[in-house]
Amino acid sequence: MPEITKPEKFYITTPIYYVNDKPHIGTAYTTIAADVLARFYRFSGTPTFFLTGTDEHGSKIERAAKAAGKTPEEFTHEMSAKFSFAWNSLGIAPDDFIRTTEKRHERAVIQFLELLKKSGKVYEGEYQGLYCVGHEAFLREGDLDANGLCPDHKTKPELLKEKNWFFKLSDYGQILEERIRVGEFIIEPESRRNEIIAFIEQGLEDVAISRPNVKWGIKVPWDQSQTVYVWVDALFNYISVLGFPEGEKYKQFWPADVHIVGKDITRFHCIIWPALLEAAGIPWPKKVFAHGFFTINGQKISKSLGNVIDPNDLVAKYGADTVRYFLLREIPFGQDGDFSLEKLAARYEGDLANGLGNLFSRLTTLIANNLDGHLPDMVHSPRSFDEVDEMLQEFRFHEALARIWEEVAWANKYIDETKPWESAKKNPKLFEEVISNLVALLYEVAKKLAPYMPETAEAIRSGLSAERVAKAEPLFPRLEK
RNA sequence: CGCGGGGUAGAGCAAUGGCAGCUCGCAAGGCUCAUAACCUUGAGGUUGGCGGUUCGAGUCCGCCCCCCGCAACCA
Repeated sequence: MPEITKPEKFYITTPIYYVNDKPHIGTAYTTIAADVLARFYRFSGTPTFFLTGTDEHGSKIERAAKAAGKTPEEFTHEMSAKFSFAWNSLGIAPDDFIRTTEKRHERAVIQFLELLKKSGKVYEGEYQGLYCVGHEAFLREGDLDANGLCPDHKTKPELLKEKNWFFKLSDYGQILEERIRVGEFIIEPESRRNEIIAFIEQGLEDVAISRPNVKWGIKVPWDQSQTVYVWVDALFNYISVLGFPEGEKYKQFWPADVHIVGKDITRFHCIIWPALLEAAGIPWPKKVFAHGFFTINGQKISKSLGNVIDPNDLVAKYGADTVRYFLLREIPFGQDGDFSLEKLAARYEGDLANGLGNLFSRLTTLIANNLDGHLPDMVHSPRSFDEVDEMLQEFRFHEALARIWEEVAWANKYIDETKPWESAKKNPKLFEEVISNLVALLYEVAKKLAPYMPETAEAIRSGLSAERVAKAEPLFPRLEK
């Protein structure tokens, strides 16, 4: 039997989501995966802390609030609530939800910055770049059109110098590479790890950690004219939520066992974040896992293409468990994939309605019609598939789900071969044996499925543990097209 | 010479150098417990191209073609 790793605690995070946009299918994906892991560890008895939240500072938010005719406070409050709502309707149950505008966060960030300052790795410098007034932001040369103009505003950007506080990231290349290579700091999948190592080997440049012209942010404690750059502010959420530096939770749960991130933000999490922690004398997270991105019908997700999918719409039609199942079954975590409503419908009909749902109906009807709803004696599951636990712990969700569905197929075949509708009359003893095996298998399936599809697992368990088992309502009813 | 991922049946994917498989779809048959569901069988392949290594290449090497991301202050 595969060995299940049982850590003494498990701390897992998602990125905190920038509230200039509402939740979409991509952010849901990350958060669902984290929830599945958290449910698994919680269920296995490991003290677990699962964190998500929202990132609410920065000039983009200031602008978005203004455009919506709201104060930043009102705006971020409303947007943040949309994330909580979406996660709740997807069956996602974090242990805490951090907002970077909360006092507990701001206090901790300030203490962290003071530690950084003391490290001697922070200095005052000048950033020089091409500033677009329309964007209120610096552009890179590659962003400009053929005439050297801002592609959005068709204006010529000004060469502007700006005072910033800088962090000496350039001092940390060696220790980063070393810890990554010896496996003290784990980056998965391997392709991302290789990218990060290659990037470090090019040589790291110092990075600005403050902005002079952004009002909506946390003030740099030693320089009230500047606010903390949003990504420093944001990264520290993983620790501020635990009550850094004195909180009980901080002592119990830090360092994080895994930060789950999208592949776009691996550099922040694999280079800047550990370097900042090192400077402040704080332990590094143990692992960063970068999942892939998916396209919608083969196209990049983008607002201008109008192909953004709201997870709430999917939940309304298919239910939370289906969305959770589909995203983790369809796309190998860590790789890129494609999302489409057609694929979702195919999985719903094939795997869920025709597969698991129909199997459950077959079984409950047999019990209700032939045993008056009373289960025969319990037996051990005729099939063992504990390897799915290992797959889950290694983020191989799609393999684990495929493995569980092998058992669904096995059970359907077992019913066809043993013909319980015949033995019910001719050979009650054989009938009871077949039913016992199927019940035990379904319990095992429900147990393994619980982290992924909590409602479905519960429906199977409660359906089979009723005083008198009745013909079940379809778990996944056929839908109008 | 920027970096990375990919090209295998109609679609989507899998194969430590050893008989090229899986799911969906399609065709035929079986079953009647079940949500028109389930089970069995079958058809369908020049593994992007050319060359090389090898007893043997989807897999290793070289060149080429095509698709998709990313390219540090983007959460």
